[in-house]
Amino acid sequence: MDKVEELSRAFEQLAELSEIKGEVRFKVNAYHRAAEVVRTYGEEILEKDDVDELRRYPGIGEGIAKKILEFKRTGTISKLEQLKEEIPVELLTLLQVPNLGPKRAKLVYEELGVRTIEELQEAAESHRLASLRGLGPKAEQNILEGIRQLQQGSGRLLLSTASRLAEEIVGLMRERIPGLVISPAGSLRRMKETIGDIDLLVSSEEPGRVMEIFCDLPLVSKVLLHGDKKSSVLTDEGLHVDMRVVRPEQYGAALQYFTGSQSHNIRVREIAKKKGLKINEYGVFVVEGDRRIAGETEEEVYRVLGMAWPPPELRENRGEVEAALRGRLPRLLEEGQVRGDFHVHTRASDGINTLEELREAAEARGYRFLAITDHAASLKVAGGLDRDRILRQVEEIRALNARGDSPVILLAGAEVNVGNEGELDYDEEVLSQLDVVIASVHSGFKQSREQITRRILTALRHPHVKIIGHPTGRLLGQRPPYEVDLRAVMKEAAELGKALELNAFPDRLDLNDEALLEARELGVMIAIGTDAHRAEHLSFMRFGVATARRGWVPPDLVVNAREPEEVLRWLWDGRR
DNA sequence: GCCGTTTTCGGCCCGACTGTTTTCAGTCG
Repeated sequence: MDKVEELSRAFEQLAELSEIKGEVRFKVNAYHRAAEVVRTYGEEILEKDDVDELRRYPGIGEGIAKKILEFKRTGTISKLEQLKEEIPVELLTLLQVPNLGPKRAKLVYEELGVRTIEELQEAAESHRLASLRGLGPKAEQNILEGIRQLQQGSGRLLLSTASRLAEEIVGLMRERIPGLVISPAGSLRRMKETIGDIDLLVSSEEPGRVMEIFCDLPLVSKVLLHGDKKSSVLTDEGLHVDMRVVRPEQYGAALQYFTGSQSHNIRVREIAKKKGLKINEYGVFVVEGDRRIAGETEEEVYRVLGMAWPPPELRENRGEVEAALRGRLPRLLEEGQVRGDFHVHTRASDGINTLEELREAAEARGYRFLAITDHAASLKVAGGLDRDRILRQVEEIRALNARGDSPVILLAGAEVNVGNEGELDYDEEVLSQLDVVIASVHSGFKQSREQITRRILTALRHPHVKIIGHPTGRLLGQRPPYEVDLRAVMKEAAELGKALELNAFPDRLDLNDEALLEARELGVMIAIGTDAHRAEHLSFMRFGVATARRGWVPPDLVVNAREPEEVLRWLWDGRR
């Protein structure tokens, strides 16, 4: 775990332990906020050396600034260590159980000595929970249900999976209620890389009927809540889906509220409050007299607060609130600006389509270029191309382009492996014929931070390499990122005018949004590649674009938004 | 613990749903 992650987790633990201890809510919130600020501005914050500089960040005051400096100095925070002595840290795992929060965690620990989820389950099964003050048989059952959900709950869904499921439910609802106004909200609308539960918002005059239909859908296996305004179900695959229904004139306010993020909403409501307004999911109201002044559209809700409309992908309380207030929201990449894809495999290595099939698919998407980047020879598992085969492929590509019958220019390329010393697996003669060389780490994931960073820097400095592929190597839910000093890689890339990949394959999304925020700050160019292994995968571009937007990346840093001539100039610059 | 063209003290987002309540606490998002 890197330092940023560690510090952010430390504040998270500080918040949770304080909450169990019974500290005032506001202090707990302040720690949560600090954890979030650290996650957002991590590296930058860790470079700061004095309290006053740190206090410029929103939500960091004297107390938290001193704790950050203490962490830098000693690797820990004494206040946290102290709390850990008072409250067993295992109790934090209890908070993961749905329907059991800090109050009940404290109660079961103090009254029954319960510290672990196993002990909690035993206590519930032997009906010792129901005897506690404020708990009864239902609460006991709900906690057991929570434990069950936690154990079988596959955790978070990939964005792509959640999108597909949401579309399926929307389809089923519209079959039953033609013309139904229904939209994804929550983290799905914000396009987070993983989704905890699917949130859907409906506009209707007949909430009762909508909820009946929703709770009766064939894929629903258990109804967790069933109200007129809010219902919550588990699907047969154990996925959690929430639905809210509001009246049409409330739709904008509800969409704003239900899209979140929670901390974005808190900030927005604070602003409303200072203006003598109140925001809830039904509208914006003047507190005096309870007069409603907005709510039909989201734009209207933000406008009456003096804010520009922040795109959902930005709503994470990472500075977008301030930017929207000043009317200085960043220009963001849009899918329509994308002229091509930098990372595609054919059947020559481990993909399934031919050059022509892929070119057709690119044409259908309105692209102007498509980089063909099969694996190089040393990646045997992926059927990597040896010297002869890659040279033949280059010829084929040149011949296809020469036919001049497509608006899409194919770029001859390869995804080459970065060896243990940063060496590449094609020789100069091959590399010098390729338009695009992506260098990726596919081995030695367990090496030290120093070694991996050195390998990547060496590859990055190679004259023929213009892009570092999936720079952290993580696979969501399967493999953590390897240890690499990303900031050093970013600085070097910015210096050399080279790009880091934003790999848009749904399991990767690498660089992620947080790294992209940093890359943008440093002015690093970004090349989005879908890592497509079949033609349909080209549509993963939407997840890449969404992730770039979440990282505030402006279109002029994204190489995909350039015309092919300009892309080629960049690719060949400094190589001959 | 943070924060301030209303305040350096006294505020701090807002509501739905559930269960155990005799008027509301806990959890969730």
